[in-house]
Amino acid sequence: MQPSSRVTIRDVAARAGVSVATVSKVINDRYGVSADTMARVRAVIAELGYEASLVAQSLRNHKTNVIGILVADIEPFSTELLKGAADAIRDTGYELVVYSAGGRTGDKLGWERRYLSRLSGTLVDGAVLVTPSVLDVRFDAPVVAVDPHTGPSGLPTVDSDNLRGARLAVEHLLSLGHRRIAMLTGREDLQSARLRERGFREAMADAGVPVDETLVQPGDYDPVVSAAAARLLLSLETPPSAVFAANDVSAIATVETARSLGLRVPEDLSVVGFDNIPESALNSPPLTTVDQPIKVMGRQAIEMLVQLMRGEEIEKTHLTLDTHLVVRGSTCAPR
Amino acid sequence: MQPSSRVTIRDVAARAGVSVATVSKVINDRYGVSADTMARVRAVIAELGYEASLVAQSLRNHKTNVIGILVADIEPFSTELLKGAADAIRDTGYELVVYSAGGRTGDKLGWERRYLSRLSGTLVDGAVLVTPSVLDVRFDAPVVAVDPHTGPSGLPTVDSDNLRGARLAVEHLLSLGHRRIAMLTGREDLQSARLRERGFREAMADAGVPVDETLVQPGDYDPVVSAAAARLLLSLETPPSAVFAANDVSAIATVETARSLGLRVPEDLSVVGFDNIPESALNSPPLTTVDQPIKVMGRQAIEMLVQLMRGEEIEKTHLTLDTHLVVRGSTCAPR
DNA sequence: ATGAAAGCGCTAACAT
DNA sequence: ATGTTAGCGCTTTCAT
Repeated sequence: MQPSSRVTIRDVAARAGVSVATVSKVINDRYGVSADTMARVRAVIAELGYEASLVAQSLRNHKTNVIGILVADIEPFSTELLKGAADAIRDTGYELVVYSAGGRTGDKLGWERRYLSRLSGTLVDGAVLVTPSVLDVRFDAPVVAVDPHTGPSGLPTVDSDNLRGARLAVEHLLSLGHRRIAMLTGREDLQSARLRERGFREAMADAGVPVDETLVQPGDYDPVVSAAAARLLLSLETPPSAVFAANDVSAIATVETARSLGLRVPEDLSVVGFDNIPESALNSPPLTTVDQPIKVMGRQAIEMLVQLMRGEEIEKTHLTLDTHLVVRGSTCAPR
Repeated sequence: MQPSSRVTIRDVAARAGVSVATVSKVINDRYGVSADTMARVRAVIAELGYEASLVAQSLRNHKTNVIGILVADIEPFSTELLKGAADAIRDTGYELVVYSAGGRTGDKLGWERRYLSRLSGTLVDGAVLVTPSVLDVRFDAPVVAVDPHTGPSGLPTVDSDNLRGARLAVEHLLSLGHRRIAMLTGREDLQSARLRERGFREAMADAGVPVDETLVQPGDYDPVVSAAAARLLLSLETPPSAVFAANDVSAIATVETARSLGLRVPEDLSVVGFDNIPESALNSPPLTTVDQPIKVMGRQAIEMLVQLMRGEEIEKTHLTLDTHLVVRGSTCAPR
């Protein structure tokens, strides 16, 4: 056998002196193969190290026994989610494949539509979409969204209480005495980002503190964009005394930027994040942030999806998990 | 169009009143299509939301532009590695898919051979194998191994200095005054596990401290196996005063077990781990551990793989990165 | 410029 | 019990 070329079912058939159909039957434990032939074919399979091509099988079968998770990028939030999803998938018998859009900004919008279409009907029997950027997905297999796009999508969804979380964060800042509070917003197309901004505005309004619009800057859930916005904010004539960042990645970027500008955190600038990714606790100073139970979200999304894939009815098609404030070292009263 | 069925190239062809061949040419920017037809076909593609099936394409093309990362399971080590790999992949133009064997113990051995065979020649153009359990992989595309199987495999490899790291860990324990030091070993089939155990033995020998073999127990890099082993160790008549766990997951399980037995860490039991996953620093007490640059390993593995895929020669086929001790709160002098 | 047809690796009717 | 054949969705000669 050529080491450089794939072993196909035909190689096995030829070597065993049978037809490909027979080999296929052996592989799939179908009836109609003599014990003798079966043994011979199995021996050849072992000898050649043959494995059926997943691609060919799924093209033919429209059924693969694998669940796909589509993430915009591999970063702390999505990897935490993956851990939870992996836990849930372990006992289901499904296999797991993760597709990453690779964070490429070019096709930031609609990446999951492209992916889904490309995999649809083949390769995965169902999918979890993490922070999808479109609402209408045509897909013939079950799909569950995590932290979905803004606007009403028919998709079953798992998210967390973003509005309340954001309020908690801002109220914390207000209660410390901050008044000049900036916000780094998130990915505009995501519901979570909208709600976090709304929570910010509501908390400010409730406290009777007007929002200075120059202090609301785009962070895009992205470290680079956030660092730029933070730099802008901190170079203002009257800079903010506190920043609420729409996620931890943005918050960490903000802390770094403040540092590079010679500011101390939290003495000169308080920073609150959102997500409670592991990196937030490891930051120095440890980040005050809003916890959302990311792993649980991953687990729930898979459980929902599996129910759907099994054709079961699901009671709740929209699960919203609780958020809560975790006070650590990146916030204190303004000087 | 039926919402429940995939849009294929034939649907597009029919709707546009052309042949599938023409549609294919449009998709792939081939010559021989009039501007007029091209426009019409494109319009239909947009209207129908058509995307070529990845599966059909790769079956046909034997070329997919995607890199596969095969991991035994989605857990802290592999997700850190993924973060590094994702960084490296971003500017290469390749897409990334991660396959997880799902930690199923049934096919623990040889899972990557199966996966690789199933994907081989199709679906991925190259792959990174993380902690593979077999050495001989027949694959017609480039493959790079991270933290490989024991024994000489021809595969290009990325790992870290496990021997030195283990020695550092044990020397730390010895220098604190510990003599009755236990070890929880790792996944027997992995080189890293062997080297970590060897480092343990060498450090003990150098210090003239004999190894009590009842104190060397299997941890398998697994929390459940490790917890059981720790329980056994700590129920001994003369239990160890310190444990060197072959990885952080084992170390954390050990700390939990000690706790549940009413022991304090580090006062009653010192514990050292290996890997320096984020979870180790978040543990209480924060874990003293050996750092290996996991993200860098992921990045390097991808860089190596991409060179291979481009047909470039690579200078070093075996990269070993440095390890070093990180002293935190889970170790102190014995009472 | 366009289309008919073969074939990638596999499975499921349908012969024999 | 075994083999022949069609076809999954796509690309690519090769005709026309």
